[in-house]
Amino acid sequence: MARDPDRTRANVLAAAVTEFAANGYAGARIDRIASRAGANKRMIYHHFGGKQAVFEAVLADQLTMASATEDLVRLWMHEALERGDGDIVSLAERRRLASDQVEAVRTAQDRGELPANPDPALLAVARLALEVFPLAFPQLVRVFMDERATSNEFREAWTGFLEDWYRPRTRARGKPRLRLDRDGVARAATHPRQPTRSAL
Amino acid sequence: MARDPDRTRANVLAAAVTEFAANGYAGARIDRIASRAGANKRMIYHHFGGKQAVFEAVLADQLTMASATEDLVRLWMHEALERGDGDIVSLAERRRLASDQVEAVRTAQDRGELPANPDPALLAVARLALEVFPLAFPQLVRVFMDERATSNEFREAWTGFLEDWYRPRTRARGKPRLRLDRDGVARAATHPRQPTRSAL
DNA sequence: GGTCGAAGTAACTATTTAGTTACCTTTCGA
DNA sequence: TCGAAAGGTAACTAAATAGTTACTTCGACC
Repeated sequence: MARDPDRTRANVLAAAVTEFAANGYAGARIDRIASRAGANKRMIYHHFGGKQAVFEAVLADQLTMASATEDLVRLWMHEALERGDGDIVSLAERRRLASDQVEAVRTAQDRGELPANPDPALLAVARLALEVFPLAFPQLVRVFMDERATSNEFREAWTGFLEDWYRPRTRARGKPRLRLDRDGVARAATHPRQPTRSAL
Repeated sequence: MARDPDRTRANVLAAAVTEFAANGYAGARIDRIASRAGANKRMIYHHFGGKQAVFEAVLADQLTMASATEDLVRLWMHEALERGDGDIVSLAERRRLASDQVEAVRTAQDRGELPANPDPALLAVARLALEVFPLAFPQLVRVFMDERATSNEFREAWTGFLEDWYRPRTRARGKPRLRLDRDGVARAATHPRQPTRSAL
């Protein structure tokens, strides 16, 4: 079969994503990555250098993805557990994605689709938190809900709850902007589209 | 030195909490647990049976703790990564703690300290999500904020943001309850105490 | 006070696993 | 076409590590 180093590299990377997402750094096995990639273990060292370097490459490759898949959330968890908040991979690119999201929140606020008061960055973090939590801690959801976090019932209830909760409320402090309830209610009835969320 | 099996067991358990919280299941080392506990490795097998059993004991011991420490959040993460939402340790006890929290949310809603509309269980989950997220994903906070999630600046901004956001708003759909802005503002000024939150 | 089971120790083993060595093969430019 | 560099393979090594074996010491109960 014809040689294709790029493809080998890509295969290894894809296999490594799965392996690290499933098992974390310590639990991941170079041999498993190799066999899943249909490659030789030696090639991993050839193309990447070592286990640590593969992990690094996986993080750099995945953490900037465009939507929060389950694998991505698991990688975030492993990243947090193994590296904390120091030495963040691909920081610049992730910052860019984050600021896009913050910007999206800001415009949604301007359009009255999200509460106007809070700092948009904090609001963006909160949205991410609420989006990610059931994926990250399904067992806690299950403790509360009698429902698996993956069930359609829960997902619908959760998104419904969030849509309600994201609805703009009247200004809570500072000089009150006099927008009456009725106003908010009217807007609420339109089911405002939420800005699409992307990951980082 | 006098023998004290209970103390040995307790020492091992305490050391195991630290070790598993820090390293996860795959990364944890029985030898490290033993030496940190000032015990012999053999004793771990004697008292617990094996690595898996120690992990189990750690989960059962810690997951029901009364407040969300960093170690506890890390254990939750490892629990989620390694066991998903099946086979939940100490489910009954954790359900009890969860329903306490839901109950607390419900009474806070009745007292007008939290939005009255949403399902209290979902609101409790949301509160937990918002509380846990910065501990669980400090790196994501840092991508958004230029601030470490552990910094006082962020913590203050975050709690302030949450207090604002938890404030009851007017009913968003259904027959609107006609409570005017001015009303909400007045209440907001009192800085309602949030029910203390406990972990599970 | 003796004895039996539980608590404890140290050294060992079998296995797993990251990383390497030695070798072969393909590709491609001169 | 020749040769060198990069792609690829299989078998090996050294270290780490969960779990065990064989043994000693303590202490509770009769």
